[in-house]
Amino acid sequence: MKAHILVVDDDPRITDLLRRVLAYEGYSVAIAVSGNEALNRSLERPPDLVVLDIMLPGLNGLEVAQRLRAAGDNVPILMLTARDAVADRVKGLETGADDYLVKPFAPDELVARVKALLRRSQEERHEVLRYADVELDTGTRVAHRGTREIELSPTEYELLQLLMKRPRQVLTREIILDRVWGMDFEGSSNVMEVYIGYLRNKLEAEGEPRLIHTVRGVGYVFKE
Amino acid sequence: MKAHILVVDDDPRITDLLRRVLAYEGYSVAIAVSGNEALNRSLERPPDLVVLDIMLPGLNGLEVAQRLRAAGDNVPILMLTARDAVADRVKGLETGADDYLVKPFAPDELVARVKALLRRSQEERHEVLRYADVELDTGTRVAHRGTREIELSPTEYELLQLLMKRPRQVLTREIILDRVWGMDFEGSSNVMEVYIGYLRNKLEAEGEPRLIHTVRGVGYVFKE
DNA sequence: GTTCCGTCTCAGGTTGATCTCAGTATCGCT
DNA sequence: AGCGATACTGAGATCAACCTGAGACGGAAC
Repeated sequence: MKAHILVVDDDPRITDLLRRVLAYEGYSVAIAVSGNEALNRSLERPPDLVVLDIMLPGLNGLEVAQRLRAAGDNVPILMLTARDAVADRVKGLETGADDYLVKPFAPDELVARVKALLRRSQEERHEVLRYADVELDTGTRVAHRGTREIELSPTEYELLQLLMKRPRQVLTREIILDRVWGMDFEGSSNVMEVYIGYLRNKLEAEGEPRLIHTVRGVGYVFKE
Repeated sequence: MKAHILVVDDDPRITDLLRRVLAYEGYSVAIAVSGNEALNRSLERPPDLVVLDIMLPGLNGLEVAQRLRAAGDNVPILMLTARDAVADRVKGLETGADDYLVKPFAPDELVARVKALLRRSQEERHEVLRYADVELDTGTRVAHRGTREIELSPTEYELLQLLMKRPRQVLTREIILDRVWGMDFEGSSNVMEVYIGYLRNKLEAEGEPRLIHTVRGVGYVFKE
């Protein structure tokens, strides 16, 4: 649903500004203040885009970009560079950044670039999630169980994608509600249960074994 | 065959610099010092890329870009903007520029961007898109369904081309609005729906099966 | 000027996704 | 086994998304 953006900078003025601006645009935002923290957060919750300052304590921005790419991550990266550090910009683009912005920048411009990058990556990044005999193609948004094709509504798709991105791992109800419905509290609704039901119906329509398992009092897991 | 680049700027220092640098890289270079001259030269010899200053006597850069796009020309445009004219940059990207560079810039950087843009656009030219019993010739801009010839207005063409370039893949409304109409927000217009309707009418005029499918809440797909 | 064409807006109708609710089933515990 | 808490299910109401036809508007061609 809403894209997740990781902002990496050690200047609190920048991170505060970006958190506000990006949250206002409807993105969910994570902050890291060092290169190492950035890599960790990126593992915890893989972002859809990274805003990365070049000047960082410890591991610098170029190195972070390199590590991400080396690990096979092709998340779009927007680099922030100091004014006049032209050589850096060029190097940044070569190292795997997808765009850069010169500090100081106008929030409007950052937002425009972020949107453009997300659009581009959304177009190019069609991956196929697989587990057991289930496939989910993020390009066509169609699922398969064995050879059977399964059409999904937007919400069903979001939910299945979330579960399949972390197979064998239990996702709590709080996390699911937040990621799929953007609710940050557990209110008195049972939408999630209803949609789990929809997915189970579709995935087990021909009597196949259950893949979405309930973990009572906690959440759900996708596993055999 | 070396690419032809049109440089539009009224500052002789800039045009001289660019002529030298680009010629050194093996491009053929034309110069225009006003918006009107740019449009004329563009007719005389259609360039493979335009480097366009925003501040121009007479017709300004944004207007030139708009005219080119309105005439159906999708030549890549690299905008030059004065430092700090942030609003212009944003507007530039919205108006149909493909990239921009802030003055003053390093020649190396300009060359890098020019190369990137040319590479991108080269992948996109003169071909015949085919899917199922539909053909779209990007040279003549005419479509066929089976043996029936279908004429398309400029907007219809853009839309169909976008869909046919990625058959079976779901294109989000956001992406479509951006690529075809240059809107970077989802406003309260339903042009896109109207044009989807036009295309469907033309493609299914003789009762053929539907190829443009709606993906509710997401966008559209071109598939059987 | 008139006509034509392409584009876009608007309003009304239709469909399909989403959510709520109430009743039922299941689980884990004593 | 029996109980309370938790999860599932089916049916239907609600609401947003989408489609369509008619027409306004502007620019280009005649």
